[in-house]
Amino acid sequence: MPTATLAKATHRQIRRSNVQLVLRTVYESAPLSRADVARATGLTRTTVSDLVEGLIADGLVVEAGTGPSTGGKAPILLRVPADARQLVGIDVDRERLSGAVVDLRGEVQARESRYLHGRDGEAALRELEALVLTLTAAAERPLVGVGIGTPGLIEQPSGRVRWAVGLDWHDTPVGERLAALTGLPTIVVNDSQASAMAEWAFGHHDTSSAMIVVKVGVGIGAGIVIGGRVYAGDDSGAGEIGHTRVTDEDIRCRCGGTGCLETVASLRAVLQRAAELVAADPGSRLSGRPLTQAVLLEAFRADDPLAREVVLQAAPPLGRVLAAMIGTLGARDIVLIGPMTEFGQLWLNAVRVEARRSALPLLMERSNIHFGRTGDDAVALGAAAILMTSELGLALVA
Amino acid sequence: MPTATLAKATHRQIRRSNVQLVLRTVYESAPLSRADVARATGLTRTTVSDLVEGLIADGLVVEAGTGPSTGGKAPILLRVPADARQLVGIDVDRERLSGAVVDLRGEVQARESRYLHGRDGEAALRELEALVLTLTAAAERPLVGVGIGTPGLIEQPSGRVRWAVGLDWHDTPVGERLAALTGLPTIVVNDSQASAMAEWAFGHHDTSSAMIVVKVGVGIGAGIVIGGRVYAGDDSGAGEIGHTRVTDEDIRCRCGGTGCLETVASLRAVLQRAAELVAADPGSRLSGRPLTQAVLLEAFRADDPLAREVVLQAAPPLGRVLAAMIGTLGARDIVLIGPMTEFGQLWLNAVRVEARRSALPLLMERSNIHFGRTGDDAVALGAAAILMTSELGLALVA
DNA sequence: CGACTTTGTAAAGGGTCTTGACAAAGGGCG
DNA sequence: CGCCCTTTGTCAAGACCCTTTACAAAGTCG
Repeated sequence: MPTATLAKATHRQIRRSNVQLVLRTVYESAPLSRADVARATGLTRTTVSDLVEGLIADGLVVEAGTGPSTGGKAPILLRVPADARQLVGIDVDRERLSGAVVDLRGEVQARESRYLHGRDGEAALRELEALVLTLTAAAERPLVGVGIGTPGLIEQPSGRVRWAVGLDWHDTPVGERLAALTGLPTIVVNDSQASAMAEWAFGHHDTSSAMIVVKVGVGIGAGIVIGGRVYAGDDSGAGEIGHTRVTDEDIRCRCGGTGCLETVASLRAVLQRAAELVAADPGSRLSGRPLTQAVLLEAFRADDPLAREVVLQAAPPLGRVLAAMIGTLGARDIVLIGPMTEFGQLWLNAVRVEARRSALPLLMERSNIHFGRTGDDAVALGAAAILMTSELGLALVA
Repeated sequence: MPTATLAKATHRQIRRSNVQLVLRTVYESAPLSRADVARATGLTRTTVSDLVEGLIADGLVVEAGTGPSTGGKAPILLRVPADARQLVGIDVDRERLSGAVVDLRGEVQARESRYLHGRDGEAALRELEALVLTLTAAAERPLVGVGIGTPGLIEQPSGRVRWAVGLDWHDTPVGERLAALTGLPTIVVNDSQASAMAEWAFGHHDTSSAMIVVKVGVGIGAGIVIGGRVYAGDDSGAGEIGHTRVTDEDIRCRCGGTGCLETVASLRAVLQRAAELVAADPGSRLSGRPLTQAVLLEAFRADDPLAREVVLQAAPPLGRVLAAMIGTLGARDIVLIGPMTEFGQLWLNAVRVEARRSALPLLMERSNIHFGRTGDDAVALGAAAILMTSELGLALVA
């Protein structure tokens, strides 16, 4: 029988909810007065005063001078100091663990990283623990907690990594281990989800609708943000689009299947295909040197026909899968990130064209496929943003 | 800047939330005592007594004898009478409007329908109004409201139909019109969403995870239920998968595009393709008579090679799109409904096989593609179920 | 300067859940 | 059967939190 457990409602929850509401209002619209907050939230001035008192005691809100009078007593302006709290966000990559201490506006206060040098399993987890300890020690303000973005499928809310192939983590209790180590609230999320949240929070996109963030690099994965929250799906399985079959050609994929999106649209696929063509055509300007993305990119920008063909051939399958996602989710905003985006407008246009002819025109009209606007820290920042939403009820915004 | 409006929390909301919690507990687990409810919800016996008093006054809960003692005073058992309320659910189809009065368990108490005979636009809306009036008059218990399932994109929560091509509704205020007519709470939802909700509520599937219900008939559309609620997406655009491009063949679609899923996997496509092949092969047993689904189905069941080929050719593209949906949403449960399901296990297996090799093995392992288990009233019942969730906070269950 | 407006706070009030107590109603055992 | 124990359901008092009402403080405007 269908059941959905609902918790009882209690006074404490009213209070917590309203505290969060006030905090969020001040955070998002500062500076503003208690009376402003009351008007914005519908709460009474009395209640707002009471709630603000508590927030001031916690240091999450401060009084910052007075504003101009509008015909009466001048308002006392409130704001949330960016350094009222700090958060630790970490990007777990197969090569490197990179983390940061950030403030409540996502400004990086400290940075630290460690190379894994091939270590995986327990050794990698130990390295992660060491990095977390370093960063929590580096924090100069009370910490909200620790947010980890890692590849793999993750069990929520425990933060147990069910499977992360490159790290050789199988049913590894990353969340529990780190929480026990630091005693702080800890969340572990998929790196695609963290990237998606980073775009939502810092990308200055339209945040009113569902957003799909697709990372196209060595692999291809997506994160989905709906209403400011990451949609993870059952067992964090949402967004696993890299192994959607898109072609009947018999191209083997590392997942065991054939014809996966990754085998034709990823950076790995593009480089491989380019290498094949170069081998078949010794006269190419690309001959002779090892074919890295930098080399291919240079040729692509220099109008090299082979580079052009290879890169632009990789675009349509991606466009088609994006169209399927738009149809499935009814989303408006698609954000592309990852190394492949370096191929720029030409590649993007090829993706767009195929997407446009691959979905219901009525849906595509209002859709937007464009590049992301966050940088290298995206995963760490996104993990911190997710943590902030879950702990403080604040949607971290730039 | 990202904002997500949150309402203030107040005493009334606590009350409403807890009333719903108690009602739901009794509804789902009846018969049980006030003390049982207290244990199940975490509320105190005192509070439960108080809340139950109100529910009894409303007729939503009744005392039904006493249960066995477990060493103390015998408990007074509570339950929700199925006929405490009734709901009107209506299936708006291009051919026919069919509606029903159902009780709180989804049992049909009265049925009524009207053929449209080609009427559309305002005339169709008038017919719908007449049907709603007939059904509300037929109700013998207090009505919760009216739920409408209709094709088209629908604006929420107004219930304005932005576009329903077969009915020639453009920006038609169906919800407002019916609400004004009856004075009852009224919801208008997409028919795919209603079907999906019906499967969730009455299909006896696993309801713990996300469920995707795909209707394959003349057209192809999907509804998504997550956590007992329909996910509509921006502008109800979620589940519009019929016009996802799946083939490079230049098959024109009524949507204006080419190679849409509908052009190869729908019932319309199958019949058309069969007709073409029959025309090219006058010796076929299918020659001579008009090619309806019934005719094709008979041939298919009789192992006719042409029928087999045509039907089974239509399966793989659907399987591939299902795989893309599973990857996007991380869903476990896919339910297939609609006329094409009459082609049975052979067709289903062909769909499954292609889906399996078209998504990440790890995702497909736990996925389940199977047939729906609801009947002709699915849309009307589903619309009623959605209404019940939104009005009473009850997840209608069989 | 005085009337009016706006802000922020204080005291009283009201709704809702919880605590503590108890009567009612049953079983178990001498 | 009678007593004690358990369980149920209810009542009264209390605690929590928002709202109402009132008011002092601090500003503008004429």
